[in-house]
Amino acid sequence: MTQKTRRTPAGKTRGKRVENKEKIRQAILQAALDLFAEKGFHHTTTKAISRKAGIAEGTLFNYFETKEDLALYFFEQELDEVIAWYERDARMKRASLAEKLFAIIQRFLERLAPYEDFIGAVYLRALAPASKLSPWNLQSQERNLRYLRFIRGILAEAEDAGEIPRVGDFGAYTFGLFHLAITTHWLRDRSRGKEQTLALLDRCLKLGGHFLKQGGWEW
Amino acid sequence: MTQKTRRTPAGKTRGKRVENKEKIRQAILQAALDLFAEKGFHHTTTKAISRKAGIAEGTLFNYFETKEDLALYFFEQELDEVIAWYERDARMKRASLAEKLFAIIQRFLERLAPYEDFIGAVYLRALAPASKLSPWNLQSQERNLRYLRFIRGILAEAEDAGEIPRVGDFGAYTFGLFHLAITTHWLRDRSRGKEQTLALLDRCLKLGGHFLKQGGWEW
DNA sequence: CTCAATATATGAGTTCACTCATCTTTTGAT
DNA sequence: ATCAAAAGATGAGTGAACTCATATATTGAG
Repeated sequence: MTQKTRRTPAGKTRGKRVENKEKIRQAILQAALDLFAEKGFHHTTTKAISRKAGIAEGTLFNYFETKEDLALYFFEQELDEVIAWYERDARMKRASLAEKLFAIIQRFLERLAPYEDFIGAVYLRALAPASKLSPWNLQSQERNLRYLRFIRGILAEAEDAGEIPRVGDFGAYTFGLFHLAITTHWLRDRSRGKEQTLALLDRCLKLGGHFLKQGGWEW
Repeated sequence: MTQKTRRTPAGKTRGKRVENKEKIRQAILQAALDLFAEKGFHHTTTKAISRKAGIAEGTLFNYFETKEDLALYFFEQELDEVIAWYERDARMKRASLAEKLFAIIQRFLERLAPYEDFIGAVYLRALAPASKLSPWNLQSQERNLRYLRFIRGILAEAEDAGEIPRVGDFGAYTFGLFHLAITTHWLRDRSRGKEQTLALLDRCLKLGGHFLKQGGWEW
């Protein structure tokens, strides 16, 4: 008799467990982000996150290994958002490479703005997860790879269009480091509207484009 | 009657206080660094540091606001060391700009190597201290300025010698970001002897030199 | 030298991230 | 429908960074 939990709508074999798990995961993430944005990373306790998410404090750690992990999943989401936004925007397809890259970094910075406080606490580590000891090494690798593939794709288009010489994976990686550097600058930037960072970004990308057009890559 | 504590050897007005304070500060720093190198940053407790330094745990926090602060003073020392090493080394005076810069970054990496574990925890933050909330903002500014002046000086020599065009403060700052990026790469580098990082460093500097010689800076 | 003012040291206490033994729910086989 | 086993939730407990009220040491004035 197959009249049991087996017959979930979508045909999934497992019922309540899987469904509930995802629901809780999202609830935690949402609660955490709300609180981070409201009170900042350091002033948000895991107890408060759990309470807001409607679970016990211990449960939180069944879903995320550390409080910082929560922040990393946040970046996971941001990356998805930026990629989706890029794919969606038709104008992007026609823009020059420098314009595309400028827009991507700018979009990241815009999205991060409300969380500036806690980004200092984790963002750089997220992009540069270090030692073997680090508990979130693997997750982070995965996101980094996704990011690099995304950039790689954009560069490849420009390569194919003859806009720039072949820069390959090295090009994507270098851009990643550049992105990191810009974010660093952005964090310290006290100018109105972070205009200084945007100016630097613009300047660097033009410089880079100028350089690549000279065929300076292989020397 | 001036037969009091007034007559310290060097003619300092304040006696025991100042002297003792510096002694304790150094003891703490030394104890902390020994333990960090031995057990890593995370596995070193402030209690252990205090014990090794021969003071109460509370006292430690009279000298350094946080455990991370300790790490920042560590970088303070490293910066001094690298600057002193550079000044001392006569060969450096005659080297090309690219060689000088390569040597400087390499020296930094060499010095940091024993502390790799805890660098992931604080180094990036140290170079990129962010929000107004950050307690060590000021200290860090100070160190950063010292670093930038050091680099600025080296670039100025090359400018004066006509080796490169005028790159000014912007050049020094850009190099700082580059240094950060390289350190990031270094932290993740799993190759033997971190040779990958050294190759990247070499490649980037040659690239940069090649670029500057083309007069590409102003476009 | 004495003493009040000031600077510093102390460690018990607090807070918070994270753990773990125990209890509860879900599952799928019968 | 029952039930044993697996998955998951729970919150009291633990350890470590950091605080703070109190005790101690140093100083300089009289």
